[in-house]
Amino acid sequence: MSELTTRQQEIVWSAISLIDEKGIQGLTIKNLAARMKFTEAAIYRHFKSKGQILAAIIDLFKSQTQSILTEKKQSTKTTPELLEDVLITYTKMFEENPAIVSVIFAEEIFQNESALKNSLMDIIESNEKFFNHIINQGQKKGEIRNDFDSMLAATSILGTFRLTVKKWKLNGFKYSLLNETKRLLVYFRVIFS
Amino acid sequence: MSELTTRQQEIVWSAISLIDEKGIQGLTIKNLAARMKFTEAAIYRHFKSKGQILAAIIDLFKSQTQSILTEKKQSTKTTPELLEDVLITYTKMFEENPAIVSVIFAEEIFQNESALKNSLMDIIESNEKFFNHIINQGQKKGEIRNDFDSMLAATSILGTFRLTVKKWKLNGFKYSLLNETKRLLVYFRVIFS
Amino acid sequence: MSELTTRQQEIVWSAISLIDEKGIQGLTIKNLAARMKFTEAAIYRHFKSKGQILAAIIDLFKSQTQSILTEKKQSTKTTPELLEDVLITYTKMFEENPAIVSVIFAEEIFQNESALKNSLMDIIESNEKFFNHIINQGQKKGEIRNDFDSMLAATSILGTFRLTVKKWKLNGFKYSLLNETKRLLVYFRVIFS
Amino acid sequence: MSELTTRQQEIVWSAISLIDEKGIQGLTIKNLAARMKFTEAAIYRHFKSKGQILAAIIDLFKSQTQSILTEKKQSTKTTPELLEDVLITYTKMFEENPAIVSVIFAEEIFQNESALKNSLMDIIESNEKFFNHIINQGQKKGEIRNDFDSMLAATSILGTFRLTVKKWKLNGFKYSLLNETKRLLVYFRVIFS
DNA sequence: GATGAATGAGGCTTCATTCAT
DNA sequence: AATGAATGAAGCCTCATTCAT
Repeated sequence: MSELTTRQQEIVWSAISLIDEKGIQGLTIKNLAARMKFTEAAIYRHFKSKGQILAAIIDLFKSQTQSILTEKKQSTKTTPELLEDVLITYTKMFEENPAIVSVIFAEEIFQNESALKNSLMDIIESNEKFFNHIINQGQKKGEIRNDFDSMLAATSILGTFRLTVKKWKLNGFKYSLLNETKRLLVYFRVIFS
Repeated sequence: MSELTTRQQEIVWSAISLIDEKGIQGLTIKNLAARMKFTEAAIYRHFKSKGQILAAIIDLFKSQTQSILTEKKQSTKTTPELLEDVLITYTKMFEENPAIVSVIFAEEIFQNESALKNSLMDIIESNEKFFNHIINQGQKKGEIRNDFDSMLAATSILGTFRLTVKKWKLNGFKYSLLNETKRLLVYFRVIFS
Repeated sequence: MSELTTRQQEIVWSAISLIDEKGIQGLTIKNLAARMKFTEAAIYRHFKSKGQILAAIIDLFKSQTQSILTEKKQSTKTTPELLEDVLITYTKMFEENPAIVSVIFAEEIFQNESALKNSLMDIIESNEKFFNHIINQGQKKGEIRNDFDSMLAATSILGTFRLTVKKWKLNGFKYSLLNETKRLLVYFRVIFS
Repeated sequence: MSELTTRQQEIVWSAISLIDEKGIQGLTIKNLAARMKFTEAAIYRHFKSKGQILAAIIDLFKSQTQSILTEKKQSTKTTPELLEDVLITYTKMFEENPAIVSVIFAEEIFQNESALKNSLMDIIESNEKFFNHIINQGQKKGEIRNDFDSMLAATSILGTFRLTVKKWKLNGFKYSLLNETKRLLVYFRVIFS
């Protein structure tokens, strides 16, 4: 939550790209220092420990998610438009910075540190709640069918989107994620109406 | 692919539970030996390297998946029943052995070793193809609506199931996964008809 | 000194070729067992310890040297002919079994075990004494010049021959050692007359 | 080739003395760290790997040899004097630092690492070429007899010197190497004139 | 004679971290 | 802010050897 210095931000992003490239096992202070082009000891000027770097990574994602959701919540769009809006926003974020994907959808990476695992769970929950909320609203407004549980639909949207993004990553970002997301949105529009 | 000795199987399952408990970083030869109650060196009588243990883990899941899918493929049930059958089978497998979940849905863990990552991708693909196949059949038989792409539906089923299972795990297996899966199946039955 | 069984001889020769190929560090029980196509434990049926295998290697060379020298000592040839005879005999031995070279001229290999180091020194000394003897005889008989110390000449012959053989080995046995030895003999014949 | 820091030099010399005392098998990171009175891990601040320590050892000898030969090459002495000068220089070097002997004449030690073995071969060759050169010059100037191949004489000088030094070492440096070298020089002076 | 399983010591190397400068 | 040197723990793995079968 606390503000990061420029240097700290650089370190956090280096850490993210390191995880992206080499997995969590590749995130070592040595690798990090090499990428930052300074000494291992210097890292400790900026973060008290490796754990705090991990925490900063999660924090970054948490606040990014929060700010996106907070903004969208105030929208006056119809349910399908709003769903579209959110998923496209995430999609663009991932396309701009694919390294994020390797961390944000990989709860297993943080198995060790339960505080971090909880934070990632919070992110999942925030998204689910948001989707639940808009689908529920849509059902009330009659914009989408109301013969199913909105919470299950929320899980379905998030789960499907996650797998779509993960496949994109596992395939080496070869194709456009935006296209996939759009196809997905068409699918949900059909399914939900 | 090769058959495992009893000892090798014990080691593989110890490794899985270790990953489950402490994450991939907790899977060390030292931890593994301690859990097996013998020496680190003894591990190497049974596996040539740590990498081969990881490979054996993946292999296990791959062949389990394959044998489930092969069996179900010969079923003569209706599409919704078949879908139900498969997901329930997986659910029971996870409930019997929750540790599996920590590995089978965690592609990031194997970022390093691309052969293993590919194997996990194969598992995803096998499942997707299977779901695609049965939905497609269902659409042809008129058992489920056919105004959407069956492949997207397959991704949706798998993605939703994965997230459901992962949430179950992140919540410490507190509640019954079987119940969740059943609710999910009801949801899909509604959605698809 | 003790007689070796057939199996023991096989092991000794495998050990020699292992040292030849990979250096003393390559002589491990595991490697040895692999080469013999049986188990590590099986080695211990035939030798009580690795040290005894090394001892057997040295013993082999020692007795080979001794038997060659003993035989030649009874010769009635002239000094130059006798010198020629001995060096050619060694040369043929090395050409038939180049692996020997890697061990017999490499005292450093046995730095650890001083008993073995002493044995190798004995081999050097036996040869030197033999050469000293025949040169001395030759000088007395007037077959070779007598204005130098025969012991120094002996060291010179042995040292020059050793380096010649070692160069042959370091060059990968590419050329004929026999030719080199013959050129050497011509050189000594000129020098000594 | 690159310059060594003071610490690196200390480590290199510790390594040489370790090989001298216990053979190549005694050169372990643990032993080296103990001798340096610091941690094993600390070694890795100064050398990236054990291999680089070995390489530094060879490099040291290579450049020492080169600088000796380069200096002597510019001498205007007569052939016998020059030969004497070089061998005495080497002798003093060995007497000052007997540990060198255990490494510089022990090509077998580096059987594994062919780059290092080649470097040692280069040292042999440099010396041989140098001896060949001065003998050849001597023969042209009429300072030494010219009825033999100068290259064979070079091998003979080097081989004899090597064996003399090695015997000195095998005998535990009990006697004066300088005396032996001087006797050798007398021998060669007689032989070559 | 030979195997399979195991051990304890030790191999090289990397880890996160600290501290004096 | 940053470096260089160091540490102790731990990483993976191989060593020679033993023992029950």
